[in-house]
Amino acid sequence: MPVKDWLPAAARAKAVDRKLKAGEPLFHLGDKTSGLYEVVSGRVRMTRVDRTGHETVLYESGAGETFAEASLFSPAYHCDAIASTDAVVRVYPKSAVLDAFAKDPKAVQAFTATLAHQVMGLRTRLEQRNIRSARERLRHYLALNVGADGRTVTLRGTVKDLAAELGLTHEALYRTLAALERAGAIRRSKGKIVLRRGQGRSI
Amino acid sequence: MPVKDWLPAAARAKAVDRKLKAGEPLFHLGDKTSGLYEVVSGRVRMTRVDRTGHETVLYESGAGETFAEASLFSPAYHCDAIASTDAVVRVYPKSAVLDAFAKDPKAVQAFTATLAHQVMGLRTRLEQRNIRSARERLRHYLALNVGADGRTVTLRGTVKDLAAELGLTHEALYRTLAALERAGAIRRSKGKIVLRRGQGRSI
DNA sequence: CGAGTGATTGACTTAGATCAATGACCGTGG
DNA sequence: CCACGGTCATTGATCTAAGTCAATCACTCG
Repeated sequence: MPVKDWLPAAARAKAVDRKLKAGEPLFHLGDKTSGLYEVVSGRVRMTRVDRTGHETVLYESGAGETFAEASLFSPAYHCDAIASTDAVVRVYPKSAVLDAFAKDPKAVQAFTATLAHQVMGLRTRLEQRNIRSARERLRHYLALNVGADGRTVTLRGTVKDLAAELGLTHEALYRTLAALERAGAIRRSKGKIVLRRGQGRSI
Repeated sequence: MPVKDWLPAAARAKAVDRKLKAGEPLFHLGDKTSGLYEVVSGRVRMTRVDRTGHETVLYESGAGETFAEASLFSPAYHCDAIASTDAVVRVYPKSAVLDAFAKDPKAVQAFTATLAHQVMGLRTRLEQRNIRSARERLRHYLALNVGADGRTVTLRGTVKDLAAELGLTHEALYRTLAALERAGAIRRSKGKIVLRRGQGRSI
Protein backbone atom coordinates (compact mmCIF):
# COMPACT_ATOMS: atom_id res chain seq x y z
CA MET A 1 0.00 0.00 0.00
CA PRO A 2 2.69 2.60 0.77
CA VAL A 3 3.20 4.66 -2.35
CA LYS A 4 6.95 4.42 -1.86
CA ASP A 5 6.81 0.76 -2.73
CA TRP A 6 5.65 1.15 -6.25
CA LEU A 7 5.97 4.70 -7.46
CA PRO A 8 9.40 5.79 -8.74
CA ALA A 9 10.95 8.69 -6.91
CA ALA A 10 10.72 10.89 -9.98
CA ALA A 11 6.95 10.69 -9.92
CA ARG A 12 6.76 10.98 -6.18
CA ALA A 13 8.67 14.23 -6.44
CA LYS A 14 5.71 15.72 -8.28
CA ALA A 15 3.34 15.16 -5.40
CA VAL A 16 1.72 18.13 -3.75
CA ASP A 17 0.45 18.29 -0.20
CA ARG A 18 -2.79 19.91 0.62
CA LYS A 19 -4.20 20.85 3.98
CA LEU A 20 -7.92 20.44 4.62
CA LYS A 21 -10.07 21.61 7.46
CA ALA A 22 -12.68 19.21 8.82
CA GLY A 23 -15.64 19.22 6.48
CA GLU A 24 -13.74 20.70 3.59
CA PRO A 25 -14.35 18.98 0.29
CA LEU A 26 -11.43 17.61 -1.68
CA PHE A 27 -13.33 16.81 -4.84
CA HIS A 28 -16.84 16.24 -6.01
CA LEU A 29 -18.52 13.67 -8.14
CA GLY A 30 -17.98 14.58 -11.75
CA ASP A 31 -14.89 16.69 -11.19
CA LYS A 32 -12.07 16.06 -13.58
CA THR A 33 -9.69 13.61 -11.94
CA SER A 34 -6.44 15.15 -10.84
CA GLY A 35 -4.69 12.08 -9.55
CA LEU A 36 -4.58 9.66 -6.73
CA TYR A 37 -4.37 10.59 -3.11
CA GLU A 38 -2.59 9.53 -0.03
CA VAL A 39 -3.79 10.50 3.42
CA VAL A 40 -0.89 11.95 5.34
CA SER A 41 -2.86 12.68 8.48
CA GLY A 42 -6.49 12.83 9.51
CA ARG A 43 -9.31 11.08 7.72
CA VAL A 44 -11.02 11.55 4.42
CA ARG A 45 -14.45 10.22 3.65
CA MET A 46 -15.70 9.17 0.23
CA THR A 47 -19.40 9.55 -0.15
CA ARG A 48 -22.10 9.44 -2.72
CA VAL A 49 -25.34 11.34 -2.57
CA ASP A 50 -28.45 9.68 -3.85
CA ARG A 51 -31.36 11.35 -5.56
CA THR A 52 -33.21 11.91 -2.33
CA GLY A 53 -30.30 13.99 -1.10
CA HIS A 54 -29.05 11.47 1.42
CA GLU A 55 -25.39 10.85 1.73
CA THR A 56 -24.00 7.35 1.80
CA VAL A 57 -20.46 6.66 2.90
CA LEU A 58 -18.46 4.54 0.49
CA TYR A 59 -15.50 4.41 2.81
CA GLU A 60 -13.28 6.45 4.98
CA SER A 61 -9.51 6.40 4.65
CA GLY A 62 -7.13 7.08 7.48
CA ALA A 63 -3.51 8.12 7.66
CA GLY A 64 -1.23 6.12 5.41
CA GLU A 65 -3.96 4.90 3.11
CA THR A 66 -4.33 5.80 -0.52
CA PHE A 67 -7.59 6.32 -2.28
CA ALA A 68 -9.00 7.19 -5.68
CA GLU A 69 -6.69 4.70 -7.38
CA ALA A 70 -9.42 4.05 -9.91
CA SER A 71 -9.41 7.69 -10.89
CA LEU A 72 -6.15 7.07 -12.71
CA PHE A 73 -8.16 5.34 -15.38
CA SER A 74 -11.18 7.53 -15.36
CA PRO A 75 -11.71 11.11 -16.53
CA ALA A 76 -13.98 12.10 -13.66
CA TYR A 77 -14.43 11.22 -10.01
CA HIS A 78 -17.29 8.92 -9.24
CA CYS A 79 -17.91 10.14 -5.73
CA ASP A 80 -17.31 13.02 -3.36
CA ALA A 81 -14.36 13.23 -0.98
CA ILE A 82 -14.57 15.30 2.16
CA ALA A 83 -12.18 15.63 5.05
CA SER A 84 -13.92 14.23 8.11
CA THR A 85 -11.26 15.67 10.39
CA ASP A 86 -8.57 18.24 9.81
CA ALA A 87 -6.35 16.45 7.38
CA VAL A 88 -3.37 16.60 5.10
CA VAL A 89 -3.52 14.76 1.79
CA ARG A 90 -0.86 14.26 -0.83
CA VAL A 91 -1.88 14.33 -4.46
CA TYR A 92 0.08 12.37 -7.01
CA PRO A 93 -0.84 13.99 -10.31
CA LYS A 94 -2.34 11.58 -12.76
CA SER A 95 0.08 12.59 -15.48
CA ALA A 96 3.11 11.96 -13.29
CA VAL A 97 1.85 8.53 -12.33
CA LEU A 98 0.82 7.50 -15.82
CA ASP A 99 4.11 8.79 -17.24
CA ALA A 100 5.96 6.69 -14.74
CA PHE A 101 3.91 3.70 -15.82
CA ALA A 102 4.65 4.33 -19.47
CA LYS A 103 8.35 4.78 -18.96
CA ASP A 104 8.91 2.11 -16.42
CA PRO A 105 7.06 -1.17 -16.88
CA LYS A 106 8.27 -2.20 -13.45
CA ALA A 107 6.17 0.56 -11.99
CA VAL A 108 2.89 -0.62 -13.49
CA GLN A 109 3.69 -4.11 -12.43
CA ALA A 110 4.47 -3.02 -8.90
CA PHE A 111 1.31 -0.95 -8.74
CA THR A 112 -0.78 -3.78 -10.08
CA ALA A 113 0.79 -6.20 -7.66
CA THR A 114 0.01 -3.79 -4.84
CA LEU A 115 -3.60 -3.62 -5.89
CA ALA A 116 -3.80 -7.40 -6.17
CA HIS A 117 -2.53 -7.67 -2.63
CA GLN A 118 -5.01 -5.12 -1.47
CA VAL A 119 -7.80 -7.08 -3.04
CA MET A 120 -6.59 -10.14 -1.22
CA GLY A 121 -6.42 -8.36 2.09
CA LEU A 122 -9.82 -6.79 1.68
CA ARG A 123 -11.40 -10.09 0.79
CA THR A 124 -9.87 -11.57 3.88
CA ARG A 125 -11.23 -8.80 6.04
CA LEU A 126 -14.63 -9.25 4.51
CA GLU A 127 -14.50 -12.95 5.25
CA GLN A 128 -13.62 -12.07 8.81
CA ARG A 129 -16.72 -9.96 9.10
CA ASN A 130 -18.81 -12.98 8.24
CA ILE A 131 -17.82 -14.46 11.55
CA ARG A 132 -20.46 -13.41 14.05
CA SER A 133 -18.80 -14.40 17.28
CA ALA A 134 -16.44 -11.82 18.71
CA ARG A 135 -14.18 -14.54 20.02
CA GLU A 136 -13.90 -16.35 16.71
CA ARG A 137 -13.47 -13.11 14.87
CA LEU A 138 -10.58 -12.23 17.09
CA ARG A 139 -9.10 -15.70 16.69
CA HIS A 140 -9.36 -15.41 12.93
CA TYR A 141 -7.47 -12.17 13.14
CA LEU A 142 -4.85 -13.53 15.49
CA ALA A 143 -4.32 -16.67 13.42
CA LEU A 144 -3.66 -14.56 10.35
CA ASN A 145 -1.40 -12.08 12.08
CA VAL A 146 1.02 -14.13 14.09
CA GLY A 147 4.63 -13.23 13.59
CA ALA A 148 7.38 -15.53 12.42
CA ASP A 149 7.40 -17.41 15.70
CA GLY A 150 3.83 -18.51 15.13
CA ARG A 151 2.54 -17.22 18.42
CA THR A 152 3.14 -13.53 18.79
CA VAL A 153 0.84 -10.91 17.36
CA THR A 154 2.12 -7.37 17.43
CA LEU A 155 -0.61 -4.77 17.57
CA ARG A 156 -0.34 -1.99 15.04
CA GLY A 157 -1.91 0.69 17.18
CA THR A 158 -4.20 0.85 20.16
CA VAL A 159 -6.66 -1.82 21.19
CA LYS A 160 -9.40 0.55 20.12
CA ASP A 161 -7.93 0.61 16.65
CA LEU A 162 -7.99 -3.15 16.61
CA ALA A 163 -11.63 -3.12 17.67
CA ALA A 164 -12.44 -0.87 14.74
CA GLU A 165 -10.55 -3.13 12.37
CA LEU A 166 -12.45 -6.11 13.67
CA GLY A 167 -15.77 -4.32 13.51
CA LEU A 168 -16.40 -4.68 17.23
CA THR A 169 -16.96 -2.12 19.92
CA HIS A 170 -13.90 -1.62 22.02
CA GLU A 171 -15.78 -2.83 25.07
CA ALA A 172 -16.64 -6.11 23.40
CA LEU A 173 -13.03 -6.56 22.40
CA TYR A 174 -11.71 -5.81 25.89
CA ARG A 175 -14.07 -8.36 27.32
CA THR A 176 -13.14 -10.95 24.75
CA LEU A 177 -9.46 -10.38 25.37
CA ALA A 178 -10.02 -10.63 29.09
CA ALA A 179 -11.98 -13.86 28.66
CA LEU A 180 -9.35 -15.43 26.45
CA GLU A 181 -6.65 -14.44 28.85
CA ARG A 182 -8.62 -15.81 31.79
CA ALA A 183 -9.04 -19.04 29.84
CA GLY A 184 -5.30 -19.18 29.28
CA ALA A 185 -5.58 -18.99 25.52
CA ILE A 186 -3.54 -15.82 25.23
CA ARG A 187 -1.20 -13.73 27.24
CA ARG A 188 -0.95 -10.00 26.82
CA SER A 189 1.82 -7.54 27.20
CA LYS A 190 2.42 -4.00 26.04
CA GLY A 191 1.32 -3.94 22.40
CA LYS A 192 1.57 -7.68 22.00
CA ILE A 193 -0.65 -10.72 22.27
CA VAL A 194 0.96 -14.10 22.67
CA LEU A 195 -1.02 -17.22 21.80
CA ARG A 196 -0.71 -20.21 24.04
CA ARG A 197 -1.23 -23.90 23.93
CA GLY A 198 -4.57 -25.27 22.74
CA GLN A 199 -6.72 -22.37 21.59
CA GLY A 200 -9.07 -24.79 19.87
CA ARG A 201 -10.76 -24.67 16.53
CA SER A 202 -10.70 -21.83 14.13
CA ILE A 203 -13.67 -20.88 11.95
CA MET B 1 -14.20 -8.47 -12.75
CA PRO B 2 -15.21 -10.66 -15.72
CA VAL B 3 -12.01 -11.80 -17.36
CA LYS B 4 -13.49 -11.01 -20.75
CA ASP B 5 -13.29 -7.34 -19.93
CA TRP B 6 -9.58 -7.09 -19.69
CA LEU B 7 -7.88 -10.16 -21.07
CA PRO B 8 -7.37 -10.27 -24.86
CA ALA B 9 -8.98 -13.19 -26.62
CA ALA B 10 -5.60 -14.62 -27.57
CA ALA B 11 -4.71 -15.13 -23.93
CA ARG B 12 -8.16 -16.31 -23.03
CA ALA B 13 -7.83 -19.01 -25.62
CA LYS B 14 -5.03 -20.55 -23.58
CA ALA B 15 -7.27 -21.10 -20.57
CA VAL B 16 -7.87 -24.61 -19.35
CA ASP B 17 -10.87 -25.82 -17.43
CA ARG B 18 -10.51 -28.13 -14.54
CA LYS B 19 -13.18 -30.07 -12.71
CA LEU B 20 -12.89 -30.50 -8.96
CA LYS B 21 -14.80 -32.67 -6.55
CA ALA B 22 -15.86 -31.19 -3.25
CA GLY B 23 -12.86 -31.18 -0.94
CA GLU B 24 -10.35 -31.60 -3.72
CA PRO B 25 -7.37 -29.28 -3.47
CA LEU B 26 -6.50 -27.00 -6.33
CA PHE B 27 -3.15 -25.84 -5.03
CA HIS B 28 -1.24 -25.66 -1.81
CA LEU B 29 0.74 -23.01 -0.08
CA GLY B 30 4.22 -22.92 -1.57
CA ASP B 31 3.26 -24.54 -4.89
CA LYS B 32 4.66 -22.87 -7.94
CA THR B 33 2.05 -20.45 -9.28
CA SER B 34 0.44 -21.59 -12.48
CA GLY B 35 -1.79 -18.63 -13.15
CA LEU B 36 -4.94 -16.98 -12.07
CA TYR B 37 -8.25 -18.67 -11.70
CA GLU B 38 -11.85 -18.03 -12.47
CA VAL B 39 -14.61 -19.99 -10.81
CA VAL B 40 -16.94 -21.30 -13.49
CA SER B 41 -19.27 -23.08 -11.10
CA GLY B 42 -19.28 -24.11 -7.48
CA ARG B 43 -17.15 -22.54 -4.80
CA VAL B 44 -13.49 -22.54 -3.98
CA ARG B 45 -12.10 -21.72 -0.60
CA MET B 46 -8.73 -20.13 0.07
CA THR B 47 -7.32 -21.09 3.43
CA ARG B 48 -4.21 -20.87 5.45
CA VAL B 49 -3.16 -23.30 8.11
CA ASP B 50 -1.40 -22.01 11.16
CA ARG B 51 1.30 -23.79 13.13
CA THR B 52 -1.20 -25.39 15.47
CA GLY B 53 -2.80 -27.12 12.51
CA HIS B 54 -5.94 -25.03 12.47
CA GLU B 55 -7.32 -23.85 9.22
CA THR B 56 -8.39 -20.27 8.70
CA VAL B 57 -10.48 -19.24 5.75
CA LEU B 58 -9.09 -16.27 3.83
CA TYR B 59 -12.08 -16.16 1.57
CA GLU B 60 -14.35 -18.20 -0.56
CA SER B 61 -15.03 -17.39 -4.20
CA GLY B 62 -18.22 -18.26 -5.97
CA ALA B 63 -19.15 -18.64 -9.61
CA GLY B 64 -17.95 -15.80 -11.81
CA GLU B 65 -15.29 -14.59 -9.44
CA THR B 66 -11.58 -14.66 -10.08
CA PHE B 67 -8.97 -15.37 -7.48
CA ALA B 68 -5.22 -15.66 -7.08
CA GLU B 69 -4.66 -12.47 -9.04
CA ALA B 70 -1.69 -11.75 -6.85
CA SER B 71 -0.10 -15.00 -7.93
CA LEU B 72 0.67 -13.40 -11.28
CA PHE B 73 3.41 -11.48 -9.53
CA SER B 74 4.58 -14.12 -7.18
CA PRO B 75 6.48 -17.36 -7.77
CA ALA B 76 4.54 -19.40 -5.21
CA TYR B 77 1.01 -19.48 -3.81
CA HIS B 78 0.63 -17.98 -0.41
CA CYS B 79 -2.33 -20.09 0.66
CA ASP B 80 -4.23 -23.28 -0.06
CA ALA B 81 -7.20 -23.50 -2.40
CA ILE B 82 -9.75 -26.25 -2.00
CA ALA B 83 -13.06 -26.79 -3.71
CA SER B 84 -15.76 -26.48 -1.07
CA THR B 85 -18.37 -27.91 -3.44
CA ASP B 86 -18.05 -29.75 -6.71
CA ALA B 87 -16.65 -27.05 -8.94
CA VAL B 88 -15.22 -26.13 -12.27
CA VAL B 89 -12.38 -23.65 -12.41
CA ARG B 90 -10.68 -22.07 -15.38
CA VAL B 91 -6.93 -21.47 -15.22
CA TYR B 92 -5.40 -18.64 -17.19
CA PRO B 93 -1.73 -19.60 -17.38
CA LYS B 94 0.55 -17.01 -15.95
CA SER B 95 2.68 -16.90 -19.07
CA ALA B 96 -0.30 -16.26 -21.31
CA VAL B 97 -1.50 -13.42 -19.13
CA LEU B 98 1.90 -11.83 -18.65
CA ASP B 99 2.62 -12.14 -22.37
CA ALA B 100 -0.62 -10.38 -23.11
CA PHE B 101 0.41 -7.64 -20.71
CA ALA B 102 3.80 -7.26 -22.34
CA LYS B 103 2.44 -7.13 -25.85
CA ASP B 104 -0.60 -5.07 -25.20
CA PRO B 105 -0.27 -2.17 -22.80
CA LYS B 106 -4.02 -1.76 -22.97
CA ALA B 107 -4.37 -5.11 -21.30
CA VAL B 108 -2.30 -4.22 -18.25
CA GLN B 109 -4.14 -0.99 -17.97
CA ALA B 110 -7.51 -2.72 -18.19
CA PHE B 111 -6.48 -5.30 -15.64
CA THR B 112 -5.16 -2.66 -13.30
CA ALA B 113 -8.31 -0.64 -13.70
CA THR B 114 -10.35 -3.73 -12.91
CA LEU B 115 -8.37 -4.30 -9.75
CA ALA B 116 -8.74 -0.67 -8.75
CA HIS B 117 -12.47 -0.99 -9.13
CA GLN B 118 -12.48 -4.15 -7.14
CA VAL B 119 -10.61 -2.42 -4.36
CA MET B 120 -13.22 0.31 -4.41
CA GLY B 121 -16.08 -2.14 -4.28
CA LEU B 122 -14.53 -4.17 -1.51
CA ARG B 123 -13.87 -1.09 0.57
CA THR B 124 -17.47 -0.10 0.14
CA ARG B 125 -18.67 -3.50 1.24
CA LEU B 126 -16.41 -3.34 4.24
CA GLU B 127 -17.83 0.06 5.13
CA GLN B 128 -21.27 -1.46 4.86
CA ARG B 129 -20.34 -4.10 7.38
CA ASN B 130 -19.53 -1.38 9.87
CA ILE B 131 -23.21 -0.58 10.01
CA ARG B 132 -24.70 -2.63 12.80
CA SER B 133 -28.38 -2.15 12.17
CA ALA B 134 -29.89 -4.52 9.64
CA ARG B 135 -32.20 -1.80 8.43
CA GLU B 136 -29.47 0.74 7.87
CA ARG B 137 -27.24 -1.85 6.30
CA LEU B 138 -29.96 -2.66 3.84
CA ARG B 139 -30.58 1.00 3.17
CA HIS B 140 -26.90 1.56 2.53
CA TYR B 141 -27.01 -1.26 0.01
CA LEU B 142 -30.17 -0.01 -1.63
CA ALA B 143 -28.92 3.55 -1.87
CA LEU B 144 -25.79 2.37 -3.65
CA ASN B 145 -27.57 0.01 -5.98
CA VAL B 146 -30.48 1.93 -7.36
CA GLY B 147 -30.80 1.85 -11.10
CA ALA B 148 -30.82 4.83 -13.40
CA ASP B 149 -34.28 5.86 -12.28
CA GLY B 150 -33.00 6.41 -8.78
CA ARG B 151 -35.54 4.17 -7.12
CA THR B 152 -35.41 0.67 -8.49
CA VAL B 153 -32.97 -1.92 -7.22
CA THR B 154 -32.74 -5.10 -9.24
CA LEU B 155 -31.69 -8.10 -7.23
CA ARG B 156 -28.87 -10.11 -8.68
CA GLY B 157 -29.99 -13.45 -7.33
CA THR B 158 -32.19 -14.71 -4.55
CA VAL B 159 -33.00 -12.86 -1.38
CA LYS B 160 -30.86 -15.36 0.44
CA ASP B 161 -27.94 -14.36 -1.73
CA LEU B 162 -28.55 -10.76 -0.82
CA ALA B 163 -28.61 -11.70 2.85
CA ALA B 164 -25.20 -13.33 2.44
CA GLU B 165 -23.86 -10.28 0.66
CA LEU B 166 -25.11 -8.07 3.44
CA GLY B 167 -23.78 -10.35 6.12
CA LEU B 168 -27.20 -10.97 7.62
CA THR B 169 -29.16 -14.15 8.17
CA HIS B 170 -31.88 -14.56 5.61
CA GLU B 171 -34.50 -14.43 8.35
CA ALA B 172 -33.25 -11.08 9.55
CA LEU B 173 -33.32 -9.77 6.01
CA TYR B 174 -36.85 -11.04 5.35
CA ARG B 175 -38.07 -9.36 8.48
CA THR B 176 -36.32 -6.13 7.65
CA LEU B 177 -37.76 -6.14 4.16
CA ALA B 178 -41.20 -6.86 5.57
CA ALA B 179 -40.87 -4.04 8.10
CA LEU B 180 -39.72 -1.54 5.47
CA GLU B 181 -42.56 -2.56 3.21
CA ARG B 182 -45.05 -2.28 6.04
CA ALA B 183 -43.67 1.18 6.78
CA GLY B 184 -44.15 2.11 3.14
CA ALA B 185 -40.48 2.75 2.53
CA ILE B 186 -40.17 0.16 -0.20
CA ARG B 187 -42.34 -1.89 -2.46
CA ARG B 188 -41.33 -5.31 -3.66
CA SER B 189 -41.97 -7.25 -6.78
CA LYS B 190 -40.37 -10.25 -8.42
CA GLY B 191 -36.63 -9.67 -8.22
CA LYS B 192 -36.99 -5.94 -7.64
CA ILE B 193 -37.20 -3.52 -4.79
CA VAL B 194 -38.61 -0.07 -5.42
CA LEU B 195 -37.81 2.74 -3.03
CA ARG B 196 -40.53 5.14 -2.14
CA ARG B 197 -40.89 8.61 -0.76
CA GLY B 198 -39.14 9.54 2.48
CA GLN B 199 -36.94 6.66 3.51
CA GLY B 200 -35.13 8.95 5.90
CA ARG B 201 -31.50 9.29 6.71
CA SER B 202 -28.76 7.07 5.50
CA ILE B 203 -25.75 6.05 7.62
C1' DC C 1 -45.24 -37.09 -7.47
C1' DG C 2 -41.67 -36.61 -3.82
C1' DA C 3 -37.25 -34.14 -2.84
C1' DG C 4 -34.88 -30.05 -2.42
C1' DT C 5 -34.80 -25.09 -2.02
C1' DG C 6 -36.50 -20.46 -1.53
C1' DA C 7 -39.71 -17.37 0.90
C1' DT C 8 -41.81 -16.17 5.07
C1' DT C 9 -43.19 -15.80 9.75
C1' DG C 10 -43.32 -17.09 14.85
C1' DA C 11 -41.06 -17.77 19.43
C1' DC C 12 -37.06 -17.63 22.19
C1' DT C 13 -32.29 -16.72 23.53
C1' DT C 14 -28.17 -14.46 23.69
C1' DA C 15 -24.14 -12.11 22.39
C1' DG C 16 -22.84 -7.84 21.75
C1' DA C 17 -24.15 -2.87 21.69
C1' DT C 18 -25.08 0.91 24.89
C1' DC C 19 -24.62 3.64 28.77
C1' DA C 20 -21.71 4.55 32.61
C1' DA C 21 -18.00 4.96 35.74
C1' DT C 22 -13.06 4.64 37.15
C1' DG C 23 -8.14 4.74 36.99
C1' DA C 24 -3.80 5.34 34.41
C1' DC C 25 -1.28 8.32 31.30
C1' DC C 26 0.17 12.10 28.64
C1' DG C 27 0.96 16.50 27.02
C1' DT C 28 0.68 21.37 27.90
C1' DG C 29 0.05 25.75 29.35
C1' DG C 30 0.23 28.79 33.23
C1' DC D 1 6.16 21.58 38.28
C1' DC D 2 1.56 20.59 38.62
C1' DA D 3 -3.25 20.84 37.68
C1' DC D 4 -6.41 19.99 34.01
C1' DG D 5 -8.43 18.18 29.89
C1' DG D 6 -8.26 14.45 26.79
C1' DT D 7 -7.73 9.66 25.48
C1' DC D 8 -6.98 4.83 26.37
C1' DA D 9 -7.86 0.70 29.15
C1' DT D 10 -11.07 -1.78 31.70
C1' DT D 11 -15.12 -3.46 33.90
C1' DG D 12 -20.18 -3.41 35.43
C1' DA D 13 -25.25 -3.32 34.35
C1' DT D 14 -28.85 -3.37 31.11
C1' DC D 15 -31.33 -3.83 26.82
C1' DT D 16 -32.36 -5.17 22.35
C1' DA D 17 -31.68 -6.37 17.79
C1' DA D 18 -30.32 -10.11 15.41
C1' DG D 19 -29.23 -14.95 15.61
C1' DT D 20 -31.18 -19.67 16.25
C1' DC D 21 -34.61 -23.12 15.97
C1' DA D 22 -38.65 -24.37 13.81
C1' DA D 23 -42.69 -24.75 10.93
C1' DT D 24 -45.40 -23.74 6.65
C1' DC D 25 -46.25 -22.85 1.86
C1' DA D 26 -45.02 -22.30 -2.89
C1' DC D 27 -42.15 -23.92 -6.60
C1' DT D 28 -39.30 -26.39 -9.64
C1' DC D 29 -36.99 -30.42 -11.30
C1' DG D 30 -36.25 -34.84 -12.49
